[in-house]
Amino acid sequence: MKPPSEKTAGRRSSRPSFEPLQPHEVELADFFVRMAGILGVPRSVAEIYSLLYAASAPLDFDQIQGRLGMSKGSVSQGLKFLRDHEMVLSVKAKGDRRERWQPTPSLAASLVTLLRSQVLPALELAQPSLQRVLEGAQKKGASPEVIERLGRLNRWNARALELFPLLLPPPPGS
Amino acid sequence: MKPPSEKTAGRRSSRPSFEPLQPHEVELADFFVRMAGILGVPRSVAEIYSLLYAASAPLDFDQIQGRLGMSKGSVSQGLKFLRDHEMVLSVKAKGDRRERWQPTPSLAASLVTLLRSQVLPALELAQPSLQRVLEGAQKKGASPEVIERLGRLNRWNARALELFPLLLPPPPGS
DNA sequence: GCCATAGTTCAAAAATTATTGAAATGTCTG
DNA sequence: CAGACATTTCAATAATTTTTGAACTATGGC
Repeated sequence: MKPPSEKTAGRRSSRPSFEPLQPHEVELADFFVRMAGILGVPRSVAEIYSLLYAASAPLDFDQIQGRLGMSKGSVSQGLKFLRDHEMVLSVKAKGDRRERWQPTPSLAASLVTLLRSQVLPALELAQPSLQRVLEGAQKKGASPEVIERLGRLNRWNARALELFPLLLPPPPGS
Repeated sequence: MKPPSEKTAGRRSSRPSFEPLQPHEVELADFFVRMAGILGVPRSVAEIYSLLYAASAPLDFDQIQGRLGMSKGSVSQGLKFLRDHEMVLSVKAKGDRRERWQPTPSLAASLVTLLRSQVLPALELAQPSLQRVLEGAQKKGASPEVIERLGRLNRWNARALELFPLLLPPPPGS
């Protein structure tokens, strides 16, 4: 598999080197990085996803690391993030030790998973808290306007919490 | 400039001190800070909005600074952000020099403005870029699968760009 | 079991983003 | 229009987030 003499062409510190990114791959990465930014997803994660998205075949760990020129740690954490959000999946050819990664078929579904994981916990956490805030304000004798605002906020949150799962249903495997 | 003796009960460096936050105000701030975090809005901005949201009457600059214990710079920038996104508006009592701030009536509308400002520019920027990426991939003879993926991404972006203004129409004053 | 390979962990370093505050810039008011 | 007051600006600092890499763990093949 590997040339016995020179390992994987590995330079000094374990960072395999591969063909640098093509211009169109760079431009796609820019796109994904910007979009990811809006959702607070780190650059390295977006770059990995982008690379897989534009790849004609699944890529393994070393190929990802090599072509993006990033550290093992980042690749590992990035793939973990993408796995956790069901944005990539691995195929393993039989008799092959390493995993090879490709994007999940539906980007739409991936985004849903991502949004769910960010928004749902926040909504759930908020519910009892907002309740208490409203009570606190009432007890303190806040103005009717404030009471009205806080009540509206409560109802909104409740409705969002109830609607969200309908709009973005959880994937079967969770 | 600085109080030789003592002005608004100001401590050392020009920071007026006011009544500290009530428990329910703190809890509401936590909520807004968390939600803002999802959209990448800084804590200080969320705190200001939260304070105004729970306030029975509009607050002026010094009250905001004092009750939140933050710097003048942060209050100024925070209010600018909120103003720019039409999340607060100022009322000025006649014969009064300072502005007094309150949240815009509709939180929903505020969120729309915020989302627009984040997402629309990204979508617009992406359009020509994605076009080029697709062409680049075609020229490079990428696999049919990749071409299909990139084509889908293009159509998505175009559709989003076209739908977004319908879903979240720009406010009259812009 | 043992070695080699594949991937993970996590503390430290680097990069990014937010906040501060002192100086600058208005702008009302007398 | 002068001077006080309200707000903005922005370079410096602080806080936070991301990335790195070396040590560690896990797994498969012999």
